[in-house]
Amino acid sequence: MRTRFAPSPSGHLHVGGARTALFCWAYAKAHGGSFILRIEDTDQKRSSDTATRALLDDLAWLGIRWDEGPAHDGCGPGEHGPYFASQRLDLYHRYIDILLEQGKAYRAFEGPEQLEAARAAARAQKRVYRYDRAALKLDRATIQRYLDEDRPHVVRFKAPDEQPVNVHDEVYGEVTVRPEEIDDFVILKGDGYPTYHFAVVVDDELMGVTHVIRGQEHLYNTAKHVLLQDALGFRRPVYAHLSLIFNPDGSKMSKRDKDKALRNAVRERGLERSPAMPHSSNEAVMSEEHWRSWLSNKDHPLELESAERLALALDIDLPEIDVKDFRRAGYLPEVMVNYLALLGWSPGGDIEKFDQQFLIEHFDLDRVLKSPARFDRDKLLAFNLDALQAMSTEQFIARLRQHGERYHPEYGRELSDEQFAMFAAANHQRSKTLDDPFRSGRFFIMSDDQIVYEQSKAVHKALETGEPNGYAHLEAVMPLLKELSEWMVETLERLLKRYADERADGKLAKVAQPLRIAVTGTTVSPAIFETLAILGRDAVLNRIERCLSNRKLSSST
RNA sequence: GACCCCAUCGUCUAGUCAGGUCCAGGACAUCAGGUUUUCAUCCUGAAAACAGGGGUUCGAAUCCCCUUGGGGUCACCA
Repeated sequence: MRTRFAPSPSGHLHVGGARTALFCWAYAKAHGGSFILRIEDTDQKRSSDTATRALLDDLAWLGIRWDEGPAHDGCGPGEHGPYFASQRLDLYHRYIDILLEQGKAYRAFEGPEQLEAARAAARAQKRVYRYDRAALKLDRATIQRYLDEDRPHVVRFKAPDEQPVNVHDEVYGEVTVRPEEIDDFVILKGDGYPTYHFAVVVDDELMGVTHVIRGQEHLYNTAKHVLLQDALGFRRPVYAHLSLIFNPDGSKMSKRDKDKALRNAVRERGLERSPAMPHSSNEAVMSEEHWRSWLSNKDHPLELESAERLALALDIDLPEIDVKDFRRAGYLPEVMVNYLALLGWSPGGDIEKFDQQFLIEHFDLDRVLKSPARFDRDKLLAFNLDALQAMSTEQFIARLRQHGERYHPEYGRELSDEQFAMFAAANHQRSKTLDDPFRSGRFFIMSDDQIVYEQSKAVHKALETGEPNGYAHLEAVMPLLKELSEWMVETLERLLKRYADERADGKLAKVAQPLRIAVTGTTVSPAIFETLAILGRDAVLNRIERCLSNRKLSSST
């Protein structure tokens, strides 16, 4: 039993691809088989090494480990390599030649523009476009002459035009494709690379793939693959197609969504040229040339890096669709796996929280749903919160440290190990993601004079109302804090609670809020005792003093 | 447009294949209370669906047909 995941390395792994990979992996593991990763880089224009590495990293992060495939992080390689389509060109050509010799395929010399024109004409006449087989009518001498002239050409498969193709799909059941719906599709491109259809059929055969599990967008292509298998005398693997994953608005979730969001923003604002980088000189996000070529061609999305810079400059949030986005946003890989598995599959009953082990014990194709599922960010977030809370504090500290090292290294520089551990622990029960503490805790790593006091109702209320008001409380606790013998959570708690009992009718909030504002600038932070303990006595006293002098400043103006 | 696929609370789904135990269960979101030093948590409770119409049957969320709605595919992309 062998399954494979065959992505094209055109960017980061997106959630749809991740789910496909997960199901392929789970199915193989559930049935004691092997899971193969094969990089289908047959599109030279869209593939890149960086993208491949990113893809491998994403998969590894999710804990989806392949038995065979590119060597990476302890996974792969295997006996059936190479696992990059681009390194298997001679293999494809061998089979192309066989088809050519047997008259099951033929060379065609039309250029892309010519074909596009023919398609447009068909569309205008509301006809269904099919390749007209003009090249098939070329006589031998002409073909030879074209070949001698080195004319660019493709190889097309001669699709039978009598028999319908029947395919059994494990999820969708019997699928019949009528012969007139399959024209003589291209199997070898002008650049000498095979198309996906051809590569996949050859590779699946040579790698002994027995079960093909992939996205529903391939359901119809299966007929082409079956035809190719028959022509080549190959086995026919078991097929299972997975329903699509939708955005919350019901549209198909696609890796193009980020590009779409950017194009929309640019159009809405009527931007003629590239905006400047934020907080920098007048340096533009993109060169004028780059900008124009991007806008002029919808089929060429911006590379991730430029896309992210542009999003920053436009101050818009790019939709999270790549595994990488969720990683950076602080979701746990095991939560992603759990949630992804629930999209289009369910173990039945009321079970919905489970780990990879459970998945490989229970996953099967007969519980895969046909209907598409929307990706529900809220539910994912809730799962993430639950998983975070279920961890021991030690685990949480370790995970947070890992995340911080990768995405917020400044915390590691500014906080001692001990401080970081306290910072993590203080945030444990109130964080929904591993990123939350870093985003809300900037004041922990700011120098005292960088604290900016927020101008808001809540701040005003805590500081300036009541009798005595917040400032007065600050002035009163300051000497107590100064004299506190040991600066730690327990002693701070005892001190402040006693203070509240004696001076604020037992209402801790009367002191806690002014203190919180004084040390953070805002009304939100982890529990006040922890916050003060992490900051340390010097910083706390400095900040209180600064807050008090700030009052004098604002009252005199 | 042609061909095909899908259809249970707002969302993910259980139940559908082997019709009765389902005036439909769980989770997320929502709403109302409560706990709390802020935020977030946490606790309790509520509201919320078988798309519509026809059959078949003693009986249908479950089987059949039609309508409606949603989606996919029609590349020298995968």
